[in-house]
Amino acid sequence: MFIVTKNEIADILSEIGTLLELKGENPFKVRAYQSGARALEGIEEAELARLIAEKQLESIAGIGSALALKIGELYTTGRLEFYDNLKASIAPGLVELLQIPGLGPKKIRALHDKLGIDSIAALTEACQAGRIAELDGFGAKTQEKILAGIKNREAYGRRHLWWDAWVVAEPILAGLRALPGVKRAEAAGSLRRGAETIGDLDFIVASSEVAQVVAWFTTLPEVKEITAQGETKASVRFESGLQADLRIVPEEQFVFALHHFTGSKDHNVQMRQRALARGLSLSEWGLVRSEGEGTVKEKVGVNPTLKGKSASGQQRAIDSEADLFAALGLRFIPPELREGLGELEFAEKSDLPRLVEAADLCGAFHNHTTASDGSNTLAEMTAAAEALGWQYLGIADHSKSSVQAKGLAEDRLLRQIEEIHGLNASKRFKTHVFTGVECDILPDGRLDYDDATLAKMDYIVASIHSAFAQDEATMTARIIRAIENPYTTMLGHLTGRLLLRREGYRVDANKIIDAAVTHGVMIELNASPWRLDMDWRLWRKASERGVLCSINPDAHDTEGLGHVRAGINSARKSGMTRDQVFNTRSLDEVKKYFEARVKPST
DNA sequence: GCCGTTTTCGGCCCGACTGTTTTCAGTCG
Repeated sequence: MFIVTKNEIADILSEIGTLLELKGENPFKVRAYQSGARALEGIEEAELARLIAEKQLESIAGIGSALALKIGELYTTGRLEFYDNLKASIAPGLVELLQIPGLGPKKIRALHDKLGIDSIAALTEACQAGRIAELDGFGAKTQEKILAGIKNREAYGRRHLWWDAWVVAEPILAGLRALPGVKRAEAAGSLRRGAETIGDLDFIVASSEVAQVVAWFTTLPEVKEITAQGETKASVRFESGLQADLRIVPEEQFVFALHHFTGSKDHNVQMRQRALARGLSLSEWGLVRSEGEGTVKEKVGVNPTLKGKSASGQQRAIDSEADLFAALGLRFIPPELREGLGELEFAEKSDLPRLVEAADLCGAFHNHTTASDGSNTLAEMTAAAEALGWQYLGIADHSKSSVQAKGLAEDRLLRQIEEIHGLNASKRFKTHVFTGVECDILPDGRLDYDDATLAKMDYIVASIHSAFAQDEATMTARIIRAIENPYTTMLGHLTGRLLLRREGYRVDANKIIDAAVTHGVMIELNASPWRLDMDWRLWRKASERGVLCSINPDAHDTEGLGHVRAGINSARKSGMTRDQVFNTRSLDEVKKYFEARVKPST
């Protein structure tokens, strides 16, 4: 029996790191706990059990004897004395103070030791009484900043959907590129990595006209506040609370800065370690030789003025990220894969697979019309799909049980099928329309129509829209029953999560992936920017096991079809290739697939 | 606390910016 799960142990290790930081412990010890937590997250639950049983925990990079003992204690007893004692020694309110911008462990400790502050409430009071400004190392500005930080904590701490951030970032990027003197400009950070949510925007610009670029950036109409402005960088905050950082570098440093600020942090740590192992040192400034003490650092293919000066003379100039990776013996790693999840090992051994691209998509299957809760008609949706160059469009309106979404009863569904057949026959559009339905999975796992009705459709997307509160075992069994239904073509949004708004319902994803493999049912990657469900972290294993992915926009209007772009991000993060995505197939291939599948032998 | 084909001790990424200082500490990324 599991007393404590792997993720719970990882969370505790990470929390220990934070607590040690607040105690003023050695920062490297702090980092050791945090990287130990990440290392644990990267292994399987069963693998952890085996390693503990065989006392092999220390074989994991980042886990040494001390962490192995603590993990073992947590796993077998469910408790950790060290953690309990540590927690008891620190005022619980101090942790939340870390969320306030400008407050780090040192300042928090000073506030606690000198003024007894142990909560945001106490800190607010002290600021208002003017007591913070009087402290050594603090001043009026700090006090003001803390108060503003507390007031705006909600908005400042908020993350943003990738899509929302992209809509803001894209025109800024275009504007930066159009400025005179700007040689190159890119958005970096989690936006470039295609993460499902974004903390803030990062722009990297190669230019010698620093002042002009900074002036343009800080006077954008949507800027509410300039939070920093210096020789090489500026930070602003928009009305929405979204923050954007701009960094301006000389052209020869652009690649290094872009790579550095694209991250992720874990990826960068691994890249630096790899550089060090090769006698090089990598930073946002360049790749330099580090041949031990006493030697003069020598630039490696960075600065044109130093080119050819290297002792070996074999270094090439680095002016693309591909060159940078090559200098460390790696193939180019697409930004989406840079999460520190083994991509370096992969890029060292073999060609990384060509990841799926938006241009590979020939259509999509989960789309709504005015027949249920969409806001565009069948013809309007088809015209939009044609404008995207899609060979086909799948219409999947809601089924009858989704009353709130005007779900289609059998007669309306049959009329819609007729309408679609008529539209196809009319040759009005080049895009072929498939007849589908987003069929509710009822609380007991049955589908929302009888077999005779289901048999009339080209395909079925089976989704959960009710009884979200079922426990994990019930929910998992319910979904598996739907997967076992021979009419089910693909499973819709696995967890029903709404990013930043609602947690998904609890399911055992591994069991569902198993069932999908067994029954040859596809799983949807719902590309709606606030869903991105099934999560990319689960997709790598699912794809390896042969589960076909359908990247579905879940469009409720013509613009929603474009959301496949967000789904492509997640697919690429999981390492998905074109072959693993169903809707990269041609119209003929899809027709054949449906014909072979849609009529179960009776 | 982790790690090691130069190391079992002494490293561990480090520079920009801010606000406090009057030469620098703390935070941030």
